[in-house]
Amino acid sequence: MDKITIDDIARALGVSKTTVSRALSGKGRISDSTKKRVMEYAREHDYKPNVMARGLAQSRTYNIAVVTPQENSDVNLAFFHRCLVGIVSETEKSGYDVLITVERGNRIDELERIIRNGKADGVILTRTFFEDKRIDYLRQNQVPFVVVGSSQDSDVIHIDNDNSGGSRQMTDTLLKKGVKKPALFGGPKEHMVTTQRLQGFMQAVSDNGMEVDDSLIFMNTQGDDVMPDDIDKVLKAGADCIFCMDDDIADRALKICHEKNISVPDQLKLASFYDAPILSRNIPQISAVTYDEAVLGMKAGESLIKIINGEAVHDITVEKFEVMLRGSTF
Amino acid sequence: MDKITIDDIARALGVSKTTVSRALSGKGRISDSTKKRVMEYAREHDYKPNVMARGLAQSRTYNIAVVTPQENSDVNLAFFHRCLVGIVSETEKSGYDVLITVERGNRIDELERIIRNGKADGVILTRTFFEDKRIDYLRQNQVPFVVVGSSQDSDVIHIDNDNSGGSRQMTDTLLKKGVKKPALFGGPKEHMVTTQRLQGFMQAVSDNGMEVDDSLIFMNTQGDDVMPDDIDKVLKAGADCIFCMDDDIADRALKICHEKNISVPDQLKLASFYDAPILSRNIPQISAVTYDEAVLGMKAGESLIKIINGEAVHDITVEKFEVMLRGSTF
DNA sequence: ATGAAAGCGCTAACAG
DNA sequence: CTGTTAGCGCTTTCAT
Repeated sequence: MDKITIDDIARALGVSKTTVSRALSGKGRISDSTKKRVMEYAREHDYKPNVMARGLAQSRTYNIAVVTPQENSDVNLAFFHRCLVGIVSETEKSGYDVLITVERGNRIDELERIIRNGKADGVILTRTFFEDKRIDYLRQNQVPFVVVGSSQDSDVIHIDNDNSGGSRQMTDTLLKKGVKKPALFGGPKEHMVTTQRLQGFMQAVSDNGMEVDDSLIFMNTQGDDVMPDDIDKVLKAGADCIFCMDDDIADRALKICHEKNISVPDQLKLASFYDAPILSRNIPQISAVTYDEAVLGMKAGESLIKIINGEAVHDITVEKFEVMLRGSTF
Repeated sequence: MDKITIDDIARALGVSKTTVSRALSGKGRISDSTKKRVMEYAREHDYKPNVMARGLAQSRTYNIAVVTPQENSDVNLAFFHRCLVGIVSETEKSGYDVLITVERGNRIDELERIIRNGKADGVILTRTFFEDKRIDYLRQNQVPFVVVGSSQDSDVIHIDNDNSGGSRQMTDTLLKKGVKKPALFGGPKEHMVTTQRLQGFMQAVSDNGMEVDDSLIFMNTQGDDVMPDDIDKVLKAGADCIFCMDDDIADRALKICHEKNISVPDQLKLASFYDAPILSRNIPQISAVTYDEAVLGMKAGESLIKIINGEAVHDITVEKFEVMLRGSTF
């Protein structure tokens, strides 16, 4: 495990460092023969470039930074972790490693340290605040970055799930399977996802030639105290299915139904626009739209590296989701 | 945001690079006056050292690598994330950043890349395999590392929760609160934690002048199919409380009790030796021992940096836990 | 197509 | 106590 350097190779092969460097990096013209020789020698002797040296020379770190929230719900954790796995697997292909930093509120300290210290070439943000200081900072300092998920900022690169598409398809599927009068339990109005999921829902309803009863649309239900009352209203109005915007809302709705002795799915069906392990652990299991966050992470990593390399990129909506029909909607 | 270098400072102050370097690093003797001047100038001009350059010069990266499992249960995710937060907050104090890599089975590829590429000065492992190749690799290559949690390997540095202490105290508390005949639902026998929790349980029982009925101790209950039968046996034997070794087991036990219409805690109390959000979401909420994994992470980070700096360290058991008594044991 | 030489920014002997 | 001088290992003009 004696570290062999570019110089060793040069000497061993009787060429110059420059030649070796060129052969290895593929930049500049060299004869195929010497290139082959170099490559082979490098492989045989298991040559690994010294990242620090390369970094110093090209002022690159071959690291990207990913910011994770400090406090996190189970759902977000799972989301983040799957994303991370995608990011790592994609970026390591290009020789990049992932530096993790913990966000502490809407502040830029951690990020600033990493950037100013030159420890990363780009940043992936996985959750953004309303007026995100980090975005401002990154933009001002021309640091390459992408955002996973949606945010208000329109002129940053977003990599997101097809939230409206998934919600639309879930809604559509259930309407076609016989749901006559749907209700909707929504999330935080200020979140983009909420808007997107609402859109998808509305779209599906109108696609099926139906109309939505406004009184059956409840927003900001995450953590409110009135869900039990809302469910009563829903039933009284004759609705037969509640679409919940996320797993947490769906989980709570099911618990309340249990308490009220409302039979799911017989009296009322229940579906979630976002899946999570708790949903399939319930009795009955709750139908939900499943997204593949690893893909999200991969795309994010790919885009970021392109930006770092000066290529142009644009927003990506990952059109990969699956409508999982389970016991709660049979 | 023009990067200012050590050279700029030197020139501006009419001293040599070396002097500046010394003033900044605190190594070597310099007059307090020049040191002050340098420090002040550096602060005023917001000087940040170039990590690549420093790294190249001292062959240090000021990064540590943390390995996260690719597949992960909710529990492990939460554990890992809280640990990570601790690690980051501790190591950044010493100017270290955290590189994350994803483990894919008992392989060393990812780790090897990072180490061979010289991208990290040390490693924190958060889950170990039975005969862990990564441990072998790290040891062979003399890479500083610590393990969070317990493993079979005895001659590596472990940073772990006080699993036996927590279990002992939970058991003791409940015995003192009136539990007459405890049962135990254990986890995987090959895990160190299982042994440790068992020890704690046994200890508390004997501390209270009681004896354990062997027929009330069930091991390897994680994911078996016979838990319903076991619960019947427990009740028939007249036990009044089941101690579950982890959250998953406890959660399942509660669900089975529901199905069997066994009232918790009236007919049977239920407690877990390891806490997780699902436990307090249940009805009734399940009593459990809560550990502070952030502290675990902090200690791990601290120890690792000591090792990197050539200091001697030893295993640490973090004696911080809390017995959370909830509805399931009232 | 290849080589020589000059850095990238910092640290670390070795002198003074 | 401070400055001089070499590097660390790699990339990159600029020659040849």
